[in-house]
Amino acid sequence: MTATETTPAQQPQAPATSATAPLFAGRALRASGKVLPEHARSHNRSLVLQTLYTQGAQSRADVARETRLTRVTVSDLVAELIAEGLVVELGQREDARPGKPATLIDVDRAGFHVVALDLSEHTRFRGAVLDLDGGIVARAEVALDGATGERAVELIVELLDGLLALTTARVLGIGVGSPGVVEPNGVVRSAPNLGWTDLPLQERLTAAFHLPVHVANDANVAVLAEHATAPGDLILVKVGHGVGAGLIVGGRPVLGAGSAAGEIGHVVVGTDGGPRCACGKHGCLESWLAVPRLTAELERLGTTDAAASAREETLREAGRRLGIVLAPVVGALNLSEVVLSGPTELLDGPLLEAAVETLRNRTMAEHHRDLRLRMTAHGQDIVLRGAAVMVLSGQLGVS
Amino acid sequence: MTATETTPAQQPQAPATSATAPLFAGRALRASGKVLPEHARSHNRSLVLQTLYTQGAQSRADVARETRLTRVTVSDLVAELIAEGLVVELGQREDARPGKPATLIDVDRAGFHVVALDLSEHTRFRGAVLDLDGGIVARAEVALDGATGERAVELIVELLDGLLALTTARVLGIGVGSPGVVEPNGVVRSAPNLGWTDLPLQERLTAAFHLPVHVANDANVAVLAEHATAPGDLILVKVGHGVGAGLIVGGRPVLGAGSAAGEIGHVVVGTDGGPRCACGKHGCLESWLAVPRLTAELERLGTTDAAASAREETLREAGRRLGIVLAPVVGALNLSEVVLSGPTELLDGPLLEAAVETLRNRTMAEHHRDLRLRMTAHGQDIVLRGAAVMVLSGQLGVS
DNA sequence: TTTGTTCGTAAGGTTTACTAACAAACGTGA
DNA sequence: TCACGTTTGTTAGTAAACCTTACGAACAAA
Repeated sequence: MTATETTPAQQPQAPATSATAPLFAGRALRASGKVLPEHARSHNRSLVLQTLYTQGAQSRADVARETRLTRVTVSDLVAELIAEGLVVELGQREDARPGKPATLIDVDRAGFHVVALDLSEHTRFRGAVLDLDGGIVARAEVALDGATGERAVELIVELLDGLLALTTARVLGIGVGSPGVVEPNGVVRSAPNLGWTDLPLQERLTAAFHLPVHVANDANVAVLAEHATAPGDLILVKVGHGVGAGLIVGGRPVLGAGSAAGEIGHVVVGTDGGPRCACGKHGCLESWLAVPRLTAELERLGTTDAAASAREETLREAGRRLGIVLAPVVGALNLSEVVLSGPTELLDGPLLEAAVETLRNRTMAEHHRDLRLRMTAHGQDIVLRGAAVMVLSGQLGVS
Repeated sequence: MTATETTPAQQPQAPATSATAPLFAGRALRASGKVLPEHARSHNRSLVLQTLYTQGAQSRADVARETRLTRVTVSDLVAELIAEGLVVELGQREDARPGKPATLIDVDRAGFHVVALDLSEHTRFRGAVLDLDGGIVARAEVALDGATGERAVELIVELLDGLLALTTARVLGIGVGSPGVVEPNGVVRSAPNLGWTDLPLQERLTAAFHLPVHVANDANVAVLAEHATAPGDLILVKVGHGVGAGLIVGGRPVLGAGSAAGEIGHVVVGTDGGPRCACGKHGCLESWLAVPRLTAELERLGTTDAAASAREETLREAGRRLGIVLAPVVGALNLSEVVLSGPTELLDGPLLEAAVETLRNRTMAEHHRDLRLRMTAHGQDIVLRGAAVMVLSGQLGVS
């Protein structure tokens, strides 16, 4: 031990300290409550459902192999699920194999509908009936006409009445993507555009329709749709009248200490000022990137060929600003995927290209080789799809 | 339904789409493997240990009330823990209460030591023996003298030999905070300063000492210490020769897609250039904030009274740059706590003040009313403490 | 001394998922 | 054609886990 200097007791400048009380008194070791065998069963029940849902029709033995549960246990769980009507038998497997022919089972995909609402647009509330695979069965919408407060809630109830009338199967639940800050219990703490403050929307709708209701912020809902089709940590940036984001970190949605995660619209970009924002600050992300600002700017420049490069530069600049704000987030969380949602004609082109370039130039390339920045594949329906995922996850998945 | 427009089938521009394959085929519903009753028991076992650890000596009945398990179950679990030597009986409770006097039990705090290493300094490896409460029992260190690669590993082994000789109780495990990118399995993928690439440090040390070994990035380890004393989501920024960060989101450490979460040292700050960084870019956070750069700048300005305001401005500017980088992260994650670790004489003063101010000016105040930015209370020992937490959590906690 | 309280343990029951064994149903090959 | 192997799904029994119920021990207060 030539190079080692041990200082067991005597060391003047850095004495050995002894804590009197437990130093790590916080939640270093996370206590998440007791677990009973019945909780284990409900977990395994969900596991079977998930396997069927994601992998499609298959035999009990297939599920057993996939989940590593035994055939006996799977049979038992499936019997329970069939009794509840969540799973159905589809008859015998067609293909010719040795051994007893398998009885195919699957989630009763035709037996359930989900109702989803997107409250994030400024002029209307959109809604849809979806099947369990995320396919949109029917749509409905209602014009806002400036309605706020209680009148807006009434419109939601009317819209849901109409949608529920369009369902042709049992309704698994109602999912709502709302603007503003929404607490985990479905209370809209603050949605300025709708004039809502501490509105218990989930409770209200549950009381009105006697169905499971899930309410969350629109961007936080949208990221669920994206995560459902592309697993892995990601941030979804939703560009509309405002700019919001939803994050999945460690496989879980991020809510934040004040349920305000993803509220990046009013983060200031760069150190060179910028347009004045409605919030009073200069150079907020929204003041660069929000749709009204971009369309107004493009309109100002005109549609002539001569102004084409100026229009493109406007979009590139917005993209650069987005990249500047995202760089610290992508770096700190080591995200592998950034997804944009909003008007394709504005976002998908120079704006997206500039954002990628900026993001790469401002982070350490070595750590983000496989970083992808792309448009969502869900288009305008991303919030509706995400709301459906939220209901599916809440009603069928591991809570 | 006056204002509601339902469009069940006919809607030209936005037809009802029907997904052919399960749309949500990803991991929307997270499948985390089957759960057996024995897993439930090990969970409850940890729950009892956690309760004892955080709340101190108490009776079995106290633990039962706290955990909501029955006295019978707690007795059973405690018997198992006593047999394993993790828990000890301390005799009867002193105070006078009606009923049968309680037998106090507690984690065997005097019976275990943890060995921790901090490899993040440039000139030396530091190590310590800690008791279960995080108190430092003994210290040791070894000078690096420019050692890299295999020689650096040898120094670690020598240091651990010395530390293990100083332990006077059973050793629960070894925790190591290493610079660079460390994968979850304890492989150091890249640590340029030490010349390490894909070094299986955890495996090497386990083989050498036959003890549980946990290895993680130094900043990611440090944030564990902070989280242990202050629950809630937080980011810890560690300022030293470089700048790194560790994050706790949703109560869990963030690792990132490439295990490189927290690597914010080379994120570019602002839109006005900045000092040239070793990585080639201009205006990286490190080029503003790293200790060598700050001390060099302060030295250049001199120690005269006349230069006092210039020195302060240097620190304020560094603080502002930190605030600029943190604003999008704090906004996106809605963090309530930012903690700084590093030389107090540099960080705790104008730098920290400027960072708070900048952070507040660049985010939406409404969402961050209770945002706190402060120095760590762990001082220089934060990585050692965090490494101990990592071992405690891994060996005693819910995995 | 009596009464009520609290602690820890013992006994028995329920739930859970496991292993072992088996019948049914099918292809394969002699 | 028929024995054989394979696969499926079920039945029966076992081990583990936590529960409820009950009880003796030990104490304070009346």
